[in-house]
Amino acid sequence: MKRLTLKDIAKALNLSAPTISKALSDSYEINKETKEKIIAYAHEHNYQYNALARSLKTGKTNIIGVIVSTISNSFFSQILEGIEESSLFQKYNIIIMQSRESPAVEKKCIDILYSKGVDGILISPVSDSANLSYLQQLHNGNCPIVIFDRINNNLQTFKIGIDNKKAAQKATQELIDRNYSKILHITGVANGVTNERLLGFQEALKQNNIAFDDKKLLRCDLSQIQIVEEQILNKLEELKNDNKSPDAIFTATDLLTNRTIGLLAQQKIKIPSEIALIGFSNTNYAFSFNPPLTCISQPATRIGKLAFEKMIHILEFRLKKREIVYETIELDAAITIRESI
Amino acid sequence: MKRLTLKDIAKALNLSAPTISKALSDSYEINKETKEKIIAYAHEHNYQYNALARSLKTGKTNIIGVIVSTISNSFFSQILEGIEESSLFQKYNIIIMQSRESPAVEKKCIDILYSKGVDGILISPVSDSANLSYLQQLHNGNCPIVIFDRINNNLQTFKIGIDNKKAAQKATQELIDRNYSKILHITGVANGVTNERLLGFQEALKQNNIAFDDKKLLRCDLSQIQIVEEQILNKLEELKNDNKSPDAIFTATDLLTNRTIGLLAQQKIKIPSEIALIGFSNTNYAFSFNPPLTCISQPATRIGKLAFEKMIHILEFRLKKREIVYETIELDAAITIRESI
DNA sequence: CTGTTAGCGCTTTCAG
DNA sequence: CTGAAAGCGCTAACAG
Repeated sequence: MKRLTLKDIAKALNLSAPTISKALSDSYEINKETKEKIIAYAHEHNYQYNALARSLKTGKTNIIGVIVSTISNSFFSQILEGIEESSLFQKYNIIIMQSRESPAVEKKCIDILYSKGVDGILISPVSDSANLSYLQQLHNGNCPIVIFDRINNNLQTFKIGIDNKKAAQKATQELIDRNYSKILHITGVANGVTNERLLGFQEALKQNNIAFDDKKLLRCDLSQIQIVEEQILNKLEELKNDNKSPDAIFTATDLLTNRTIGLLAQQKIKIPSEIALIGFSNTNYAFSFNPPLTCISQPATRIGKLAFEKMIHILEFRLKKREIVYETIELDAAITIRESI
Repeated sequence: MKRLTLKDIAKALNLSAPTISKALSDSYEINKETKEKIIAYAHEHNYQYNALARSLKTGKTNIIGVIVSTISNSFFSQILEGIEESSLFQKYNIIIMQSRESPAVEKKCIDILYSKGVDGILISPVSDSANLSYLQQLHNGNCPIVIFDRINNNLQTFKIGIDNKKAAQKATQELIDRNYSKILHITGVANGVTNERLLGFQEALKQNNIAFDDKKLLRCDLSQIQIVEEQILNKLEELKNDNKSPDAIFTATDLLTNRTIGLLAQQKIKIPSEIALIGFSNTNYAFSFNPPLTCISQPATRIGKLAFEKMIHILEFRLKKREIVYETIELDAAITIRESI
């Protein structure tokens, strides 16, 4: 069972390859009957065009590359779901790659995607990425880039994410409104997104005349999941010994939120009576937590869809040589109030 | 910034395209100095080979297509993670597609992947897939197939999944050992995987001389998530009215398990004192549930890795024209005992 | 309406 | 050791 080509069909029907090609793309140039005959034959023999050859000729692959740090992170997998859905709709396909928070791996991903001839790349860049200027270069060339999630950089293109500072401020204010004031903020080591969230946290404190105490800030090394819990427990211990135990915790990422809730349960610390908890979380299961978790969730699927749409926008406008006005879109994250605060 | 080609490099260095090609693939045919000069030039100008052209010529894309029903399902996203990791290691890339439980969409995915010239396809087929014979045909031709997760079919190739019957039997036995006997089994509408689990459930009952009561079986339509909860609540209500309330629930899928635990909490039904719960679950957060969830989890990442390795095995053996002995690998699922039973 | 020609960028002979 | 020629399968341009 060798692969069927246009030439094969042409030979079988005593026609030429271009005629087959035109017929299958429903060109007006081809006689109706011939067309029908060709389509029938192609269908019957389950002809699948060779996308490689077509792309080589047309210079267009209809593939968009997507780079995230980790596929199995629920936030990203929801974004991917959104991208995939939009891409299907637009007759595009996506190649997904993982940068694993490493600039070197990220560079490799970009190169591979470029060599595959993707029409564009959607990327949530590694925090202190050395690749930003490279991305800008590609974007200015023939491979447009759209940034999502980690939009805190000065790339000149579309950027889709959420207003992290605002979201964090809202979460903190929610705690303060409920009379919590001794708030521990647990976050990751510096990167654009968590930095914004920290700023929002601090801003809310300031607005309410609560002094920021940097003992009440824990930065976990998220790349080492196995010791995150240790770090959290140590911090709680330390604060207790200093007589500075928090009455609430605000966690800045999915993983930290979900780990913390498990940890507090394990330590028999009652939520919210002993310590309240609010945090960023994009699992579908926050309502199944112990107790049901009050959390800030990002419109992940929508971020993915929007990012994809903006890519299509760029591709279309470049084709028509129309001017493109880039914008940074910061969506609002929603707070879902449940029982943990 | 046009894309750099071999011809461009050849012109710049006063050589021919084939020479550049050979030098970059480190051919012994090329003089050491020439080679170094070429590599230096390519590197400096950030040459990326055109994978399209190469693949068209060599008939190999080094891309493996992967089809799952839903990317954002944590079980699948973990499998994808495993596949992606292995593929990176083997210099392969993957194109991920979603079949969304629809045979028609699945067919489309297969066709697209085939037209992209993927070297093989890894697939968790839609349950009552009409595409199985098509897959077999591709496999027998030039596009090998490896099945994962839903291995309950008679395709002649490698199949990687878990022993679902055994896992379900183990879970049920665990309940029975703890003196639960009025067990409600919540599962999806018939498909290979959940059918196996149902058989395991029934087998365990039989082994312990507990009669199977089909009132204690609920089949939910998983495609309509919004009404799953309703169905579960109705069933509980119905059993209660019949004076047949269960003392334990065994849920057959991730989604059902996680929804059920949230639901019971919401109904203030205490776990495990009023109703115990055990179920299949592959979230990373089962320990954060209310209460920490006793569950059966599948070695998802490993399934992904194994599936990929078997694909590589097929590709290598076909190349060397060596005989391939197919096997079906059924891994064991692990029970993690926590506090919900 | 249909066919001929050419070329996308690469690699694989094979010749020199 | 290097280069010339050919061809992967497709489509765009043009000829008839």
